[in-house]
Amino acid sequence: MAKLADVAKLAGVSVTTVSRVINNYGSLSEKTKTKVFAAMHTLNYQPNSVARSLQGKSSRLIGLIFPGVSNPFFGELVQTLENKLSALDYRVILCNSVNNADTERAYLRMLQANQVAGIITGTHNLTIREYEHVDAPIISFDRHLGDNIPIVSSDNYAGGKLATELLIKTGATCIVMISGANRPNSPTNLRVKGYEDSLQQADLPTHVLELPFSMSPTLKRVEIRQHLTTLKPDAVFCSDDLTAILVGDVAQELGLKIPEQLKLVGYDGTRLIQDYQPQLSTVVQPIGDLADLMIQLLRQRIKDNKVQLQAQYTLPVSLHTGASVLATKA
Amino acid sequence: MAKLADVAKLAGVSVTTVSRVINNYGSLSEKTKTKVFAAMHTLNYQPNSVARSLQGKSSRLIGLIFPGVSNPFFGELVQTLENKLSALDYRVILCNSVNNADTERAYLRMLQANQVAGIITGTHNLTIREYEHVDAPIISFDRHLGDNIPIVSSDNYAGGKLATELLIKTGATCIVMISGANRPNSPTNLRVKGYEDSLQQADLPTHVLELPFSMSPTLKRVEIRQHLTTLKPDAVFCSDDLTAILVGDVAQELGLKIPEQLKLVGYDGTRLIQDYQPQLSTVVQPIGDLADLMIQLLRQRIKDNKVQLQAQYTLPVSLHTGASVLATKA
DNA sequence: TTCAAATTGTCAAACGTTTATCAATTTTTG
DNA sequence: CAAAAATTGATAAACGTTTGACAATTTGAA
Repeated sequence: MAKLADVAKLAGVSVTTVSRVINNYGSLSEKTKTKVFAAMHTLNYQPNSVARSLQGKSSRLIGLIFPGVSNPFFGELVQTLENKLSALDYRVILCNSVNNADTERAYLRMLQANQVAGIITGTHNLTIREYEHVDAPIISFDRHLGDNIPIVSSDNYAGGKLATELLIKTGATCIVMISGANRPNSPTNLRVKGYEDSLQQADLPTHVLELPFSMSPTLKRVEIRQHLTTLKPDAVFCSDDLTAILVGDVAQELGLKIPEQLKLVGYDGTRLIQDYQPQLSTVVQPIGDLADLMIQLLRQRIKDNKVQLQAQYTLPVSLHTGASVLATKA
Repeated sequence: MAKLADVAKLAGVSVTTVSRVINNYGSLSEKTKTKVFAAMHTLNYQPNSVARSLQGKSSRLIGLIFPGVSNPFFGELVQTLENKLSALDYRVILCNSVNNADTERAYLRMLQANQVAGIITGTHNLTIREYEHVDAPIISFDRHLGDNIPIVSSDNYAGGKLATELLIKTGATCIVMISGANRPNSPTNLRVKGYEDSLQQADLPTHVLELPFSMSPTLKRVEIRQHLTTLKPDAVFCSDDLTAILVGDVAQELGLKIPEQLKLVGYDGTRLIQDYQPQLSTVVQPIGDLADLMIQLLRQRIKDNKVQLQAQYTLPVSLHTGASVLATKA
């Protein structure tokens, strides 16, 4: 790899001049600029960002800590973030916390050692107060990490109400909600709250089934089957689309017609689900807007770490209505 | 962030000694070691990897270039790679090439500027000969990039045969294959070859429908519907699972019973598909083994860039058989 | 032509770490 | 107790870049 000195030699100028061209400061004639650019081009020169970053310039590295990209929702969110960040000339260090606190701690240390310019995190571990001592700016997705760390999320409460009210409106009276495990900081708690409030308003009973995020799909099927057969609900609202797919499957195995005998609403509304399970009604999180906002806030903090930001930013959700709720023309 | 000198001062030793402890060379008494470790601990010291990497140590950064993690297959592959790499104390820079040659070029430059220790790439662009001039070791997934760049893939030809023979064995006689666009270097070409050879051996006609990777699912549905209605095949083999889901959907819309009237086999066999579409028969790529092998080869090259490796490594695929091919006990 | 402004160069320090060299000190061993 | 061995320290150079200070040169304008 060519270095600054090589470019200077080829262009017949000093390293200072080349640096002035690259960093665009001091006074420079057009002639030298073109000479230098030409030399950079023929040598295929690329400033060594390690050296720059050691010297004090921004590394332009952003750490992304999420449970894992194999989950469609996080996969789409991470991909969207990466696309937008890379368009802004940032690079992404990917960290799959797999919802393990130790892993997450190790990632935080590592990111600091690598001098990242900022961090966006969306893991759902609790009690990680280590975030308070990180000097890089942090933006959190959907989870409280500390008083000075802004939370960006979509409107989980409204999402819960939206889904539940849709089910009520279409005639359901026994509506089960399947949520992840009820953990202190989990964003799904608000979805449950929305569900409960809607049902209470309509004078209908609530039935919440908690299936931990980490539970295997096979076990989830067993649990779902049991609840469908014993409780015989006429609607199920799941706090994620994948679980909703399982419910749909089990219902079919039980010979329950959807939506006639069982209405179904999921949550997240990824592109994948909308494209490949369009019949599934679901609450759609605005992934693009969420990514834009997180990046915008992070850049503000990168520019000025002391800038005052809101504690919480909430973006609206929307509803995708498919045949899992309303019978279509056969 | 504490630096080496701070640790030295706190431990009451010289920076040389601290560095000797960290890098484990020279002779050291247990006593000083413990003193230094204690100081590192109380200061929460973490060596600045930017400085280390500038000095000449490995950055321990690995660049991952893939079309995008929102596709379940690549999502799972990337997540698996990241998990295994991070267990080996490597960090991952994520690059979503979105199958765009310019983007990919830019990523390559960027990765070099960041002094990555190695690169694993799995994009399907053609003619990127720039890979030849990269000094970091490269391992390619499923695609030819240059004479000295090993290709790791699963056995696409065997996969094509496996799927086709399964369909023949279960009585299909008019088997359509839906593949991605036929591009020079695409791994799916071998799957098509396996399909064609199997059918030729069985004296059955071949029907290949090419639907570009980038085509929207909605358009794909239209194409699929047209082919199902005009050709009236009794089986479809798709070169990826997502397309197979579309075929299943369209078949249901057309009132075709699966597998009685239409048998269906997909390709990739991600965890996601096996968990959430278990009825879909599919050719399973060994994602874990692929990741292990790629990492193992990359580490060999990192240790010794001149080490001779095979041009091609092929891992066996397996078959997941679900109800989309064989009717189960109702 | 002359002086000011603009341009370019030289030199050096800094970022945090590694590592070599050589010297100084401490510990061990016979 | 002396000599050998082990341990530790002081110093400096190096990685590639940025940037400030200041000097030297060129250019342009009056």
